Amino acid sequence: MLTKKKQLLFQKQAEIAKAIAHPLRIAIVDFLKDGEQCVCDIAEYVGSERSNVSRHLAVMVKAGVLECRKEGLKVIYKLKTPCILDFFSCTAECLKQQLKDTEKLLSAL
Amino acid sequence: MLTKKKQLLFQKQAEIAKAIAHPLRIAIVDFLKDGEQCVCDIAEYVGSERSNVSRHLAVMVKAGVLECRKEGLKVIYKLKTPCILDFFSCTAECLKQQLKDTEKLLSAL
DNA sequence: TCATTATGTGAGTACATAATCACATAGTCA
DNA sequence: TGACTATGTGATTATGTACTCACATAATGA
Repeated sequence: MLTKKKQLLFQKQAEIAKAIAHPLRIAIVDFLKDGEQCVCDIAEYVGSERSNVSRHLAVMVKAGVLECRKEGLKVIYKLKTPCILDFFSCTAECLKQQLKDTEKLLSAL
Repeated sequence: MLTKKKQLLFQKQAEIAKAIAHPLRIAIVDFLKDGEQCVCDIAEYVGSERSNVSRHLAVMVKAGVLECRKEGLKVIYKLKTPCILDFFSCTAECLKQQLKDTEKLLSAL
């Protein structure tokens, strides 16, 4: 049976997972892997309204995935825990596996 | 600007992230890290209704995180892409980092 | 001070998700 | 066959999330 301690840990982990579980937020993380960026450049890159992007960024900051600092008028965001990028290689493996499964199915025709 | 190809990739990646972005589903993945299990044992471990657990399992199978096979009356689930466990060490790092930040704040009092 | 620019936020709407209950399905064994 | 067990699914309800628009805030520089 699940301990209270573990339940709390899983809760926290789920929050971090939720923070990146959105196409736009994945795009943002991918954009930031090469260095920090301001909101306006992020918004232009992902092709969405600034207010919307701002909200997504706030979610990721709250979860501890990103951090930000002010620089004049701009607010600059960057990855706080770059290990989050490792997740991408895992998803790549998942997708490759799915492709293999589909190939197997097709070859059985 | 985001290419169509990348948008599709990010969509797929977000689906995988979503599939584990829930405390109960994290608990299930954690439970399965030591080996395959049937629905009834999973349900008992996480302490939720079987029908609910069944639905969560279906979501993770659809995303390619888990796979299952029938064995008599039981359906046995296991991790399909164990690299998903790497995500856990990253969340641990995120949480440690958050702890450090809080300590810093407190020491400034 | 005023206009401008970058960012964040409140409110409303639309949509997605989770949990529950009752029921359906499928396999097992007497 | 009929009772039993494990699992999955339809319908419903409650809750959470994403997006948009209008507006608020904050920093800059003429």
